[in-house]
Amino acid sequence: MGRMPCCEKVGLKKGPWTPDEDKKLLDYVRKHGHGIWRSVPAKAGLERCGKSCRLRWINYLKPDIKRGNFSAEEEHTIIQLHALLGNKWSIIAAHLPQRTDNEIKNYWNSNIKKRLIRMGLDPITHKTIKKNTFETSDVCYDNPKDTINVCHVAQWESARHEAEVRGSMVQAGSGSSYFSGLILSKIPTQPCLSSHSLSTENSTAYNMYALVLATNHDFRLPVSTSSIPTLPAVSNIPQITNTESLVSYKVDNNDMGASSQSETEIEGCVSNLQDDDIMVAVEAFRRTRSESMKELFNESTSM
DNA sequence: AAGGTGTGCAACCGCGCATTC
DNA sequence: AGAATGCGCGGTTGCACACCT
Repeated sequence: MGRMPCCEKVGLKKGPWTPDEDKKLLDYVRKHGHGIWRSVPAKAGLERCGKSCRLRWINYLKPDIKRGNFSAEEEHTIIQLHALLGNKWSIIAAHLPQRTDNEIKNYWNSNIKKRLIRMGLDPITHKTIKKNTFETSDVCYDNPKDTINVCHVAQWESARHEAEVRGSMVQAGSGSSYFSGLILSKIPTQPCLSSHSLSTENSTAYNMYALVLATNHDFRLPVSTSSIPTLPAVSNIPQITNTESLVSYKVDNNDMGASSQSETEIEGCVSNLQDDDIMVAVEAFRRTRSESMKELFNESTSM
């Protein structure tokens, strides 16, 4: 049995919306809210599909939508997030206040994508394109240095998946994505080789744990302070030490933001982190989370 | 001036997921 | 449990306009 159509399409208008239609939809939603979109057209006196009404509202009529040219900062954010998440336009849009996924997608396809190609970068992988073959140049095992790079690319992919999951969580959550945006905005578009010592990595990983906890909007999800390794504070990077109190504060107050003092502390810490620090931290976070999952899995199978 | 081509973007379509019954 | 339903997402289409020949 096939899927039922979203609405009775016979006699319904398609194509560009007229100012009159916009007014009808706007007036109706302002007065009654959209409710079930399927029923909106009849109630608002529109000969449109409910889906079409929803799209029109989300992309154009919603009062808090910013239209017009993208700023350099917005463009930079889009490129960074696309490198991390791929074509997850809705998640990217969640990090750009007042911009819609459709608008970002269009801007990417008509503008940024072409510019990346002109610059010799693959718009999908964000890697350089081989001049003669147009193949991406990420696999070359002859040189040990290249092997390290390949390994780093794989780590980057893992980190990207982690970010994607986090992005979904942010989207599913009900609150602000401010801190997540702050972290994501610090993650470079390309993996880079790091010369950090293990001690620095440990410390930065700890910071990342704290930041992830601080940005985790739903503490029922499997990220807990118990999974934070005990690590020595041996870095010039300041360490967030009051994660527990931060978490309890947020839970107790059922609030998306921590105390203003904690906010300042986190924001300052994130701002001070360098790209290499973030890379190392994301990888350390991924590795330890993976180990935690293995432990959990072993526990559950041995029961 | 007219036809062809390229570009930007609003809107549509189909699918997957979540929820409801 | 599974069918029906609604919503949201990403890919694609098609139109209007600008630019080129």
